[in-house]
Amino acid sequence: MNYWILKTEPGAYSYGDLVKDGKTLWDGVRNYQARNNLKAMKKNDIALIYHSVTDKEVVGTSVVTKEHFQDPTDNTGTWVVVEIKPKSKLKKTVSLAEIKSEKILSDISLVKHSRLSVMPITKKHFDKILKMSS
DNA sequence: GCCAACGTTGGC
DNA sequence: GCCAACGTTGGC
Repeated sequence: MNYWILKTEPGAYSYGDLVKDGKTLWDGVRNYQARNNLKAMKKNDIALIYHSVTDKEVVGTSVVTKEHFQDPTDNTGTWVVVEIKPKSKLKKTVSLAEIKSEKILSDISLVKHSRLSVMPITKKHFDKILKMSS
C-alpha cells in the first residue's frame, strides 16, 4: 500500500466535484515525473487531494480504483490516467502553511517540489497530515 | 548534445 | 499580478 498526493486547481476540478461525480479519471497530466508516479500507483492506494493556487490546502482522501491506462484525452500514447474515487473529506483542511510549520513535514515533495502534480508521500507523513486534520 | 528562449505552474 | 522555479523546445 502506497500513499500519494494529487494536486488540482479547485477552479478546474475540486474535491467537491470528485464527491459529486463519485469517481473520476485523473487526466491531463503532462509531466513525465508525474506520469511515472501515476504508473506506480496501485489499486487501493490512498491519495490525498490538495487544492493548489487559491486554497493551498489538503481537503480530502481518495482511493485508487483503477491502475494506470492510456489517457483518453491524449492520442500520442505517451500519457496515462488512473481512476480514483473519494474516500473521506477531512474534518478540517490542512493548509500548506500548517504543513510547512511542521518540522517533520518541511521537506516533503509538496513543499520541495511545488510544481509536481502527482507525488508520493510516506505513510508517516500521510498519517501526520491526517492527524492534523482532526 | 548543449543551452538560450520560452511557456507554465504555483506560492506569495 | 508578479516572479521564481522548472520543464520543454528548438537552433546551432
